[in-house]
Amino acid sequence: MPTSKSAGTRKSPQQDRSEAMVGRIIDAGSRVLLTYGYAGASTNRIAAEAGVSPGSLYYYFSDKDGVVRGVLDRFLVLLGQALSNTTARLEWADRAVFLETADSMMDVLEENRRLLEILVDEAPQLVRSGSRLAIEERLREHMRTAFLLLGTPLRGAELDAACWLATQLCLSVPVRYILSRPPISRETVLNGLADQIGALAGHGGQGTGR
Amino acid sequence: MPTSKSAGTRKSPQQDRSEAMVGRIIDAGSRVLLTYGYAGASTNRIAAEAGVSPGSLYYYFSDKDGVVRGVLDRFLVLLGQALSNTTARLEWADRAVFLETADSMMDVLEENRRLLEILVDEAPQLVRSGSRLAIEERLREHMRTAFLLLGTPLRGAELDAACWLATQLCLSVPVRYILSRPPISRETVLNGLADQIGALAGHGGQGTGR
Amino acid sequence: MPTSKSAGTRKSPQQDRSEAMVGRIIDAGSRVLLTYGYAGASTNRIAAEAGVSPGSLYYYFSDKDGVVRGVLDRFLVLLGQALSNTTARLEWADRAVFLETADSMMDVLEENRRLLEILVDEAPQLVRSGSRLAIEERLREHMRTAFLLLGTPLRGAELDAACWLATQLCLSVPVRYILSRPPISRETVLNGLADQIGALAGHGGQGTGR
Amino acid sequence: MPTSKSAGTRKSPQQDRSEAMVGRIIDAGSRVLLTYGYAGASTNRIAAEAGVSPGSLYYYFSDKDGVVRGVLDRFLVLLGQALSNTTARLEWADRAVFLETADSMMDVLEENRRLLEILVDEAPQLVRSGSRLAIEERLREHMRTAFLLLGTPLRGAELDAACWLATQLCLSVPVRYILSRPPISRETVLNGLADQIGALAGHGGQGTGR
DNA sequence: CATGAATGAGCTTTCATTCAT
DNA sequence: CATGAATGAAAGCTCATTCAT
Repeated sequence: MPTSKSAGTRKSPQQDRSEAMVGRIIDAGSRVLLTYGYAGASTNRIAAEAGVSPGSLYYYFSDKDGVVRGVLDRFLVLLGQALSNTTARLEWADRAVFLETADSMMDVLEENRRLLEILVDEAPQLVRSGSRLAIEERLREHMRTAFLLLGTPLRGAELDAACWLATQLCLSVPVRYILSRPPISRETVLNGLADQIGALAGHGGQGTGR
Repeated sequence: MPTSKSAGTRKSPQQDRSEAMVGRIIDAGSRVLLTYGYAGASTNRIAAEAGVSPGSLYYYFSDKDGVVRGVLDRFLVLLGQALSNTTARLEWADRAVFLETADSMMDVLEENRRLLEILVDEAPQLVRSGSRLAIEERLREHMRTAFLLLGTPLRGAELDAACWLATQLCLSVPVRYILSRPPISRETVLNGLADQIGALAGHGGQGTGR
Repeated sequence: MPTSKSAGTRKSPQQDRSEAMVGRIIDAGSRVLLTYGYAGASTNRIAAEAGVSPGSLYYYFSDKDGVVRGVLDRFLVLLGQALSNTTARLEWADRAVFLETADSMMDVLEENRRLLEILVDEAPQLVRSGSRLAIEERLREHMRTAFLLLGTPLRGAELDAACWLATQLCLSVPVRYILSRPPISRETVLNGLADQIGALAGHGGQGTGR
Repeated sequence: MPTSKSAGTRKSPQQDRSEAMVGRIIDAGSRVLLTYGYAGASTNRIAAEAGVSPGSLYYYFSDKDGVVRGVLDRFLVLLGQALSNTTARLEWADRAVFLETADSMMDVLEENRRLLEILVDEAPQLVRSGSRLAIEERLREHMRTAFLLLGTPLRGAELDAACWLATQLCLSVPVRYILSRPPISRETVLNGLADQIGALAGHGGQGTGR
């Protein structure tokens, strides 16, 4: 099963050429977004940048936002990999592992800072797309596992709430940190984040929380 | 201090008629945004809805986003009032006061949920506007005062970091909560938020933190 | 009350300039239709021919077909005038008057033969538009009056049917005659038409019918 | 004589498979026309509906209108059959036979009303196609025979004119009747038509004319 | 101040058609 | 024969903005 692209892609590429085309268009989309911003990223511009006809663009993508979603998805895949690189989710309960994971997520964000800025600031309705929700979901599962391993006393709705909060934290704070560049060291922020999550898990928390 | 309109308004309204015009246009802008979304909110449409000519609209606002910023600003004023209603910032150190304040902020967000959604999701580059930054700044000052009153051991950069984090929390989490409507009670979220801030202030946190 | 254009016109021209614009665009529309046919009559082409911006065209007409309808309407007005030029409808019962009227309608059709061909053959969904139906209606009223004057024995549904048939005849046959140019003299066709109508009115028919 | 396809078909189907392909495409064309109208009937859509590649479509048909002409032709064949079902053309002079024939033509039109509407209203330049002219020609021959049998006194140009008129009547009126659904019974219209034709043949007409 | 006609660049999208495989 | 990816010209239409009145 080929990597299934989220909605917006018309053909699941059946041939190598097709996959290459999709790749070229997404590449071009990235470049055009970076250069001209979301509003300036016209389909003709993207097609031209990809060295492809407008018709071809529409052969592979349902519409303009389909392409942008393609760009976003590829970016989210990188983020997802940063999540997966630590051996297994259970190890999240270990503060060091959490810090390392969060740090590599920050790396990904930082490396794509300008793109992130454009996607978040100029095309945010897309940022809520399926892939993004999938990552959020995955992150929440990590959280739940970690919380339980940490021996959290929370249960049921309270545990849900804590996981939801922790997930929002882990998604919002790093993005905001990268985008607004406050005069604070990344280390400090990450430690604060770990503390926060520990606190959410319950005072007795060791591991991430302490 | 006269109601200072933020960037986007061409003249400070010196005459009643002007103020009335600005008000009508912003009203119309709100309605059009709610009805047609950001993309569908053309200046012509807004002008028509306001019963005003496009030319007049451009007399009072520098450009389309000027109007949208006007709508946003008026909304932020409401939020700011929710912040101010508790007598003084120092009282924030009191958990009950914090909860009450945060609750009334949530009320404001909830009452304008659809508008919030449109502004955040479809016109986000504006959300970084001056007024938004002003609120963020104000919130951070509240935080610093509260932290000190709570006897936080943090100082200097560490204090800055904690305040920044806490501010991001207080801004992101409620908005996300209102917009994504997770199956969690508002009370639980607010309590979690208070706990978080307490944790940020330092282990010994009492007041908000407990 | 200004000449109310049928659906498709956006503004009932309130100023002389506006009326002039509408006229220029319809003129240009006619010319472009004649030159390029319906399919080739792009809005940009029409606007350019009118020496006007595309935006202006859309300021006065709701869409492309609005312009074509404008062209059609102006043509139908000519046809309608041919109908009205005979003093009054009652005189239709006189065969000579009928022949003269039908002849002048044929003149109008012949003078605009190419335009007629394009409208009928390439944009017929428009030809069914309101103005066309209005003419049909008017023609049917003429018919009814003439039939009664001719002392037709028909009544009720039968009279309706005869009028409908006669109207279809008077509309289809001349148009078909002009467009397909059969090797038959116009006089012969008109006489046949008159005979037909006489026959429809009933055997006893004098006047138009004999 | 093999079923001769009119212009639009590239090869006369020599093999079953070819004939099947042509049939499938025309079927699909009908369905797509009915569903999306002429403007919405793109070749890609028709090919997809037929389960065939666009390339194949162009192998069997010269262009888009070739397919539509195919649809039209198949429809005209049905009409032609309605004409032929009465044993021989000479019998047309018999009013009952004429009425029966016209009635079955009306049936065919009614059964395909929506398709007729689309073909006549949206793709009319095609209605002048060869097959249509062929039917018209055939009908005129029927008329001439019938007129002579009816003992018409007309000769030469006058006879031609009467036949032409009668043919236009028989083609326009039923189509208009079906499409505009006037509140008149079909029987009344058919009788009127027969009367008309009788009148055209000359007062002495018996048979159809009485 | 207020108007509203006029602009025109530029956008997204379609679709008949072709041709290498 | 059949495919389907690729094309690219062009179409209809919008809309922020201006300026003569």
